[in-house]
Amino acid sequence: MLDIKRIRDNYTEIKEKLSHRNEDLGTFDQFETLDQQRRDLIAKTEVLKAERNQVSEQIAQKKRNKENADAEIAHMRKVGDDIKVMDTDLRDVEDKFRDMMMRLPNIPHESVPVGDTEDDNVEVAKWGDIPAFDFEVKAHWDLGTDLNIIDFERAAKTTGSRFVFYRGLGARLERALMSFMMDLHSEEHGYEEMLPPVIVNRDSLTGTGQLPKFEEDVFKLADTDYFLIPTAEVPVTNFFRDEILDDEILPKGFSAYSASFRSEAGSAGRDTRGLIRQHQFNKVELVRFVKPEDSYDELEKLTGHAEKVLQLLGLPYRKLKMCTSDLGFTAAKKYDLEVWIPAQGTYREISSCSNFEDFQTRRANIRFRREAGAKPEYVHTLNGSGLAIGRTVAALLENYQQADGSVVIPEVLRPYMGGKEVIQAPTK
RNA sequence: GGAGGAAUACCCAAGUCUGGCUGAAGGGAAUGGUCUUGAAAACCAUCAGGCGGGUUAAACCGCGCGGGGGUUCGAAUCCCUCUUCCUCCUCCA
Repeated sequence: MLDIKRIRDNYTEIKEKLSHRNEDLGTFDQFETLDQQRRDLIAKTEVLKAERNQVSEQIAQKKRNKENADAEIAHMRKVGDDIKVMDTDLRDVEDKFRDMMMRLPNIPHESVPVGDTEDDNVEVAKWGDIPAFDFEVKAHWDLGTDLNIIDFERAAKTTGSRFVFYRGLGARLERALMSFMMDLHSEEHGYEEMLPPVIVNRDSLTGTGQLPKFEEDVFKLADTDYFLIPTAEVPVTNFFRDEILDDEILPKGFSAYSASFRSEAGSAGRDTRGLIRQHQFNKVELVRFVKPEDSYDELEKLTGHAEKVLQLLGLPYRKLKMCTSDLGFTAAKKYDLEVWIPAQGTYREISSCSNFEDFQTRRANIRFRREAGAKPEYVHTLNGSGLAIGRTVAALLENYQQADGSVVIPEVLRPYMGGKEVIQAPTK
């Protein structure tokens, strides 16, 4: 959520900034009207409430003295009714106002390039050499199927499309990647390891910004107010919801491994084959809680942590600074890391690293105090994938494939793979 | 799933039956001070924080006794509902 006072003071400027985003601004035009109505009603009801408090005190006094207070009581009955009516009006206005505010996207940071399409994203770095193959490369779904380590067909049978079984060394590879990434982040990058619930409530999804606007993107459990998490960002960021943190714990980083679930509404027909777009996938997510003045340095740091995973795995990638229209709803600034996918001859997103500034913490009410007695301030939050594991498997299989259809295991993963160096096609 | 019990400020805890100087007793912790060579102990003092309205800033006002509704002139106190925790039974990885 945005700072109401800031909008009040800079309405035109903020409206202009938001207009560069690829987002519907809803009823933002009504901001000034609703804001004014709201404040008027608050002022009016509070005058009456002050009177009620005062006169109730007098009534109490009279009652204690066994005096008659019928006149006051009659008068207060009227005041009470008026308050009730105004409170109802106020509630309506506040609901409207709040809903409007909750549907407004974050304001892009000044360093974010203005743009209308993904072509306006700026490549800021490129790492690794694109592998040259002297044979025809296979797509990861063919590699995985032929190696008997990935099974889409049976997953379609047991569940449906966009689900997958990993088996044998495929399952082992997924687990190895998870351990490798988690170890790297906790041992080298200073994150505290976390294993969160994969089901959250409505407040949590509202806190991180998925709700109220994007309810169709998440899976909801029937007859409950529970949702499957689309990313571990949701439970981990909400870990500190409604808390005032001690400034000594900042910056604080959590790395969380979890399954993520996405309905992929609106993506029908896209990436229908393979591991790129699944309803369920595993991901290591990095979440950081930092002081406002540090958050842009922290974004570089966080992105570096994700990049480190790709580098150690020897996967070629590029780093994009996302333009205003490609920021997503919640980010003020975002980098995407895209990994090379040989069979597609292109880079595909494997990590997204964002600075939300105080956008999420205003919603989730997460603050900190600089010192005892100081006014609480909103913390800044950041997060990034470090990395999406399914897409990492896809990239590994394709980039490390050999002419005979086998796949070499990157050295850093071998300790996690029982020393194995190659995934071979089954002999039988 | 069944039957009970509980939720009060940083912590513990009175008040709830019998609604009204309780904007919340009393402890503890914390902070400041006296004393002491220093510390401890003792003693004194301070100790809702927060949110919202308002203001140049204040003053001032409103809301807060788990959350949300309701009854009432008035609710920590009565009613409804939700959440969480505890005990017992049942079930279970």
